[in-house]
Amino acid sequence: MEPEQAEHLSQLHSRITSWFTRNARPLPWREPDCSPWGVLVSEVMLQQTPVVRVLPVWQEWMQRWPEPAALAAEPSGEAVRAWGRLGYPRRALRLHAAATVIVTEHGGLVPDTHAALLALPGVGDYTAAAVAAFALGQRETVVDTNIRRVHARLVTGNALPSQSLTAAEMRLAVSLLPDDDAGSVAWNASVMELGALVCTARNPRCEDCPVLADCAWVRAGRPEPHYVPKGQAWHGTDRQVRGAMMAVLREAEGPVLRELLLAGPVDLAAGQETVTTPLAALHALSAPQEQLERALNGLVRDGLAELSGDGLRLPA
DNA sequence: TACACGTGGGA
DNA sequence: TTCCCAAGTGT
Repeated sequence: MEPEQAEHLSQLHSRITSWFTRNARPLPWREPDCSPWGVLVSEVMLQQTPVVRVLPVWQEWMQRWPEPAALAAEPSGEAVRAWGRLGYPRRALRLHAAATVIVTEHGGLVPDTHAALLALPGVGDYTAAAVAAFALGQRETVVDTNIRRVHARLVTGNALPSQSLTAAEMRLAVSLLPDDDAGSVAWNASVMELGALVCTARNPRCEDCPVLADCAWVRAGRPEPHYVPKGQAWHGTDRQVRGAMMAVLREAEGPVLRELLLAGPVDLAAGQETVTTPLAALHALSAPQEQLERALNGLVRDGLAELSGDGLRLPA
């Protein structure tokens, strides 16, 4: 690298990490006394899920299951129930499975290498890197949606990163990473936070950006994205039905009769149900019988629920 | 590679 | 009101 480039990179590092020290949110999993297990749980919960929704659930989990062994000792259904409404409940199942692997194969301690972390259920490339960096202080190339967006704007000059992670993006992230462990950890956390608080997907707060003067996207006149992000369908999907069924199972004490879950819309005029209960909400979807059965079978197939007699319940 | 997979709050 | 999207993973 040319001396000039090295100097420029060093300035980006100090500007962004300095901004972080002044503006970072005080999150409990960033505290020095937070265990690797606490960091792992936070990272899985934060997958596709905003910080504000994770906070209370994470606190509950740490209180109830301060170590992997405590979680592994319980039925997976308890993890799913305690997951609440965070969404993507299979993450709870995988976290429970990860705790089991940690106990059986790692002596109850969260593994301390990227490769071993990556082998855990529910831990992909991002989460393995994040835990190695943030919990273990290791030099890792952490690439999440925030970091990708900051890189896309600051360096590449695009409004948004490509739709899928490219080799070029990875090379760029590697080239920007500070050489030392501590510096790289601070950089990863800082760029991620910058993306979350300032360099946001919609309405970025460029006035508050510590590297506004260096931003290739701003310099280019803030051009529009190269593509139109395609939104996820929701209304009428299997996911909507599965979600409604899971809500019923979470609040139920015991098994819920299949006929109740598979029933068509009830006669609301009869006054037996209001849309305030999960079961009423499920019925209110008026999903076709075929879709209800497909959703139920999917939950069982995925291990989120199990048949018990003539009913369905969270895994015991 | 593309798609399935939950949820709720802000614009 | 509708749409967007938030610290991705597994198949």
